[in-house]
Amino acid sequence: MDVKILCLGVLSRGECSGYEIRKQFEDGPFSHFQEAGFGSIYPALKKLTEGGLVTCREHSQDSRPDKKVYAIAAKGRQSLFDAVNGEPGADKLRSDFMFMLFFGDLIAPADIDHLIAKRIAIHSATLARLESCGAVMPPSERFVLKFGVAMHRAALRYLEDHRHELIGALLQKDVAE
Amino acid sequence: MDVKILCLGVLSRGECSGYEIRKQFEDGPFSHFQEAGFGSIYPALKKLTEGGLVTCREHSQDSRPDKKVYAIAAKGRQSLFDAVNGEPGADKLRSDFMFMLFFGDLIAPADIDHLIAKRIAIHSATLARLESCGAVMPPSERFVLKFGVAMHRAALRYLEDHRHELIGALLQKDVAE
DNA sequence: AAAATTTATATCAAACCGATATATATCTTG
DNA sequence: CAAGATATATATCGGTTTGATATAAATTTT
Repeated sequence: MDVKILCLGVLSRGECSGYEIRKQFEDGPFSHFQEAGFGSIYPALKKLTEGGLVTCREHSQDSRPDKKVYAIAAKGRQSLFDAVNGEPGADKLRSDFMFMLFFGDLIAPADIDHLIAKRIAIHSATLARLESCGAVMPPSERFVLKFGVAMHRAALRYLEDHRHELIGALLQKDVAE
Repeated sequence: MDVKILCLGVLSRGECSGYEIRKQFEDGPFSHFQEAGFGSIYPALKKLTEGGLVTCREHSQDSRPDKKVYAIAAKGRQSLFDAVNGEPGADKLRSDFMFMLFFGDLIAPADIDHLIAKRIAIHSATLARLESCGAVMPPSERFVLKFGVAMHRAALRYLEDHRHELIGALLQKDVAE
């Protein structure tokens, strides 16, 4: 599931520019389970255009770089279909937060507490954003959205429930030394 | 938090070879929140050795490639300390599974059901593995481990609770058309 | 009026991923 | 017991991705 397929997915829901595609990975409906930046989106769109999977119209705007609007083509629809009907690769998670906490013995307890507080704020904000999507949507999309909500809620609950337990244990250890 | 830092983290807990480092990302205590393969570990160890952050002893084994055992050096310990006391980057998640489900309209309901069933099996297996770590460990490590357990349990529960709801909605839609 | 943010595309070095190559030991199964 | 599969062990390489940087103007905020 490379960035080319991700772009086809976005474009299957309506034509847009590279900039707008990136926004959908930052804020939009894909933001909680996929990532993609300019550095991978623009090359992907170039290759998709060359391969005839998408078409590109240039809206020449006066006094601004031309806006290139991409639309999915039949060949692109087929590629997307094949991809979503294939075998999914394993989820890939890389969490700096968990890595840092794992080595919590190297961090001052007050800093750990601060780290967790910030992480709680991040999950709360994401949760608020996901829950504010009141729009009517197909069952599949709603399922994925609510999956995201459930995961962020679980993270939030765990952090809130175990935060003081961890800090307490770390402080006690410091006293013992 | 690049692969060099990840390797330092593993080596801070005891010296080992590149192969053994990779195993720790596959099965071991890092597997549920970080990834790294040979293609990034070996170059990282090379750079770490060149920079004096780790040292390397070659155990020449007869009739097998020499086993290179790496150990963290003082300079490496300092780098790890700096990294875990810095600002954490945002979690990076890429989920083929959720991407495919998002486009569930392109998949036969029976296949979606199968997809979810397999995903439930994966979460169950991961959960069993994480929960079987009965060893005594520092509070920080236990916190991270239990965080992983909580997340996989939440995923499992969501999938089990909403699976039939989704399939039902998709089948009803097919009938309507 | 100045500063910051948003719209918009593009490139580039460095890092990373996945596949492949090589070689032997050990474990499993017919 | 022999064949096949899996585990041990390192390494490379092409292609992809990341993160930073460059450019430029309109719009919004201070």
